Formats: sequence, C-alpha cells, structure tokens
Amino acid sequence: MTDKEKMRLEQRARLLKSLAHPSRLLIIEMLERKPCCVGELREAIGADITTVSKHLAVLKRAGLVRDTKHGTYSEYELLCGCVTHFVDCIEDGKEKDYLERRSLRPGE
Amino acid sequence: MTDKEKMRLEQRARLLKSLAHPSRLLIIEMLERKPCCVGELREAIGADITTVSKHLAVLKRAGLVRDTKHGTYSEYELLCGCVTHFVDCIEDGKEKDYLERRSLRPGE
DNA sequence: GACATTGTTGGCTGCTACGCCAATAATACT
DNA sequence: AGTATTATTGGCGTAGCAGCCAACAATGTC
Repeated sequence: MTDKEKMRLEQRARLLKSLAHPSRLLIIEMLERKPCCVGELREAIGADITTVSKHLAVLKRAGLVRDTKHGTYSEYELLCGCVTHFVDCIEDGKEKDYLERRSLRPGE
Repeated sequence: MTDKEKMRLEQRARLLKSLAHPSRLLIIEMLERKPCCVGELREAIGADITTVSKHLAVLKRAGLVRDTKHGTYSEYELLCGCVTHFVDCIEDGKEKDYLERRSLRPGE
C-alpha cells in the first residue's frame, strides 16, 4: 500500500469517526432540519453544554458543519446533505444487498 | 428524546464506529472486489494476523461481513454493497451540497 | 460599570480501542 | 501420529475519547 493510499484511508476513518457518536448523529439530524444554536442542541441531547460544544468542535474539524456568531449565540449549520441518508442505506442494505448478490451467483 | 430514539442513535453510532478505522476500510474495499481469507487481508494491511482477525470480528459483530470456513481458511465476504459509495458521497458532497442548499435560499 | 447569558477551552478521571505476544483450536499433509 | 498452516482468543501496555467542573471570553442588558 502506498503512502498516499494510507493517507486516504486515514482521512476517511477520521471522517467516519467524527460521525460515530450518538450525540453527534443527533446533532447532524437536527441540523438537517434547520440551523441550530448550541443551547437548542444541548436541550435535545441532555448533556452538559461543554460536552455539546466539544462535539460540535469535532464536527467542525471534520468539515461537516460551520458556525456563525450572532451576538452571544453560535449558530451551527450543516455543510453536507447526505449523511443520514447513507447510513440509512447501509442499514437497509445489509440484508438486501447480500441477497441480491447471492441471486446473481446461482451456481452456489 | 425517547429511549427508542436513543437506542436507534446508539445503534447507528456503533455501525459507523465499526467502519471508522483505516484497516477496516481497506478490508471493506478489498471485499467489495472479491471475498478474501484473513491472510490475503493481512498482507495488504501489513499488520499482525491477530490484529486483522480482530478487525474482522468487529465488522462481523456489526453485521457487515460474514465468514465461511474452507479447511483451515476463513473466507470473508461483504454483506453490504454500499459502504464505500457512502463515504465517497460525504466527501464529495461536503462543499457541493452546501453550495446547492445556499442557492435554494437566495434571500440570504 | 456590574451582572447575566451564551459558548469555548483546559484539566482531570474513567472507559474503551488498538496492537502485539503467547497460547489454543482446527484442519491439512506425510 | 507428528508437523505445518491458518485463524481465533486472552492478556497486557499504551493511547485516545467522553464527560463533567472550573475558568475564561464575548456579547447583551440594566
């Protein structure tokens, strides 16, 4: 494996890791509906606001959200529209795709 | 948030976590081409075979792969066809989707 | 200016993940 | 039977992550 390949995989793993937390998934789903400030997200998540702020920092570092200041508020908005949809696809597809691919190899 | 909602998010997070490692992503990509035994994967990854075996156990627990014994070999195959595609979309989409959604709100 | 509101950052603790080694299991080969 | 091959499991040390508290920064309100 080349260094470039390795870096590509590491980059992808970082992206997925940034999504791989229940609170961050909830944040993403809420931001898919509309931009939110930290307090709104905190309320939905039910954790300390510092924790939520750090989750948002993770998503920001991954390039998935961005924030804009409005007075004392920070409004966060999503930069990627296809996150939830594709997790749906993986979940739905696990069995279905397997069966489809089996049916393409009737010799087995 | 209901308990059911919470469990759904935790389940999704577990799924994403199982993908969020460079070696496991490489495994997925190799299995998208063809089923492989542990030794083949080990060679591509360049880690100890016990490490690879444990990565495969993670993917198996997540329901993404399954194994079949052939003599002393374990052949692993993918149970989900849309994994890599999913990450492609997120990576490609981060900027594009953002611009598209901006263009739908010309009032800003 | 003093105080309240909203967020962020640093620090600490506890938990989990990762990677290797050693040991074991299961099968193939002679 | 004895040895080799392939893979899995348990254990250990290390590293990174999550969550809370305390402290701080920035803005708005009186």
